[in-house]
Amino acid sequence: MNNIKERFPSLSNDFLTVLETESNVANFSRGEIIMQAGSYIRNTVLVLKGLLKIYREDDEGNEFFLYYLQPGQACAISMICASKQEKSEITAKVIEDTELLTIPFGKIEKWMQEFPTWNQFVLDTYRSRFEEVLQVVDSIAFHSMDERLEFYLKRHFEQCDCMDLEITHQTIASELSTSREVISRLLKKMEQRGMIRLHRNYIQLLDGFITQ
Amino acid sequence: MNNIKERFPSLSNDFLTVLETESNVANFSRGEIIMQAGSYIRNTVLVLKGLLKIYREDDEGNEFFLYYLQPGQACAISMICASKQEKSEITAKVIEDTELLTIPFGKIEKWMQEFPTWNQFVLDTYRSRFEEVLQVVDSIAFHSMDERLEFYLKRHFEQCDCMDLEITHQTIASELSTSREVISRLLKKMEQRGMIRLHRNYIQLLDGFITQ
DNA sequence: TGTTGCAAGTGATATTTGTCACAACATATA
DNA sequence: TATATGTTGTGACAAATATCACTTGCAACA
Repeated sequence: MNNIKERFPSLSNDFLTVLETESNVANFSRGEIIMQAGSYIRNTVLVLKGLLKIYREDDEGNEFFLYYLQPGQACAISMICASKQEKSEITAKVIEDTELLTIPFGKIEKWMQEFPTWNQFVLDTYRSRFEEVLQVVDSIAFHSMDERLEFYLKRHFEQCDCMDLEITHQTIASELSTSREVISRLLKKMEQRGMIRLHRNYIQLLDGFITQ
Repeated sequence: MNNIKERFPSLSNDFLTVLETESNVANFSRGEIIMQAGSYIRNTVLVLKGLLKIYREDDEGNEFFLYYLQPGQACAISMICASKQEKSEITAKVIEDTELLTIPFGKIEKWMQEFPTWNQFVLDTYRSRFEEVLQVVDSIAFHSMDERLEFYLKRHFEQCDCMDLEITHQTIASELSTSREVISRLLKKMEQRGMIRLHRNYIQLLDGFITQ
């Protein structure tokens, strides 16, 4: 409960009491998949601890990266799907061991009418994710792969707030929906420009990478 | 007022009374631009009559098509921008002479707490547009230009619910963020496959175009 | 130490998409 | 009818991206 309050400071005390009794805590470890594209979503999740990555998935199982989900955040898409009782077309992967609060279908709407702070939280969630997805649209609609790769790396480095990003070229390639060779070559160019240094299984951020 | 009620049947009568007194009606004719990327949005719009197209715009003025806005619908992105008092990065163009209801900034949230039907309407707007934008992401992330073009045409023919689509290759090209020549060639191929017939300034839908 | 399994580097080549130049055609208007 | 303007068709070529085949290198571990 203290944990919940800490992570979601905008929510009122009376709502937190209700939330605590009517939601469940679930734990997942690195590598697990929480929502699988194609399955029905019956719950919405709030993140208490850890880190998730949200993907859009197509019929062939390709996974296109949309955004990170951090503690204190909720998955907008799972809210939408849950409210419509529709099949999910997204996948959520656990990046760091994660503790989730799962909210059963139907509660979201009911609580919105009863608790203004929850109402505001849901709206903010929709809004911020909508904006983030629009930025993703910008990146694919208006930019070529080298710029998209920079945008991708920027988001990842910002997220981990560190100088080393543990990821393979193959993973980057599938999350940007291109091939490994293309990513390897573009990364090589970035290394030559002094933006990053390449290693096995991780990429090191150099000062040359202007994050503005 | 009768018009409003007709177009937005889900909204309660008491809310419609408030809406009528506190919003303004505005008329626009074909070709006009209602929201320009880069300018601040102070109003949210509900569509009473006509037809709008919503675009995402980049710094160079390229316009990437996101979705249509019909009578009975509201612009989700303008709601988001208005609520954050942020610059818009979208453009709205009038396709058919349009009558809009403009709602001043600040009212949206206030009314959400007072009127459940309005609350529901705003949520539904966010949800359906979010989903539509995710489909757009799918189309650019997972598909090549010929498939994207089919998806684009499908949406346009569904919208007008007719067999003739009045549009130039150049317009299609910029709305898909590619070049006119590419579109002309792909359209030619679709014509050869018996899906469409090409004319000056319009494209004719044939039965070969399976809209499923 | 040697083997194995990934990850990454790289050349060659195919395909897709973008760009340029210009011709052909339709439509409106003088 | 002649002219101007915008739309479409098309060849040639450039650039970006995709695919294939193979090498190199790193790291775990038998």
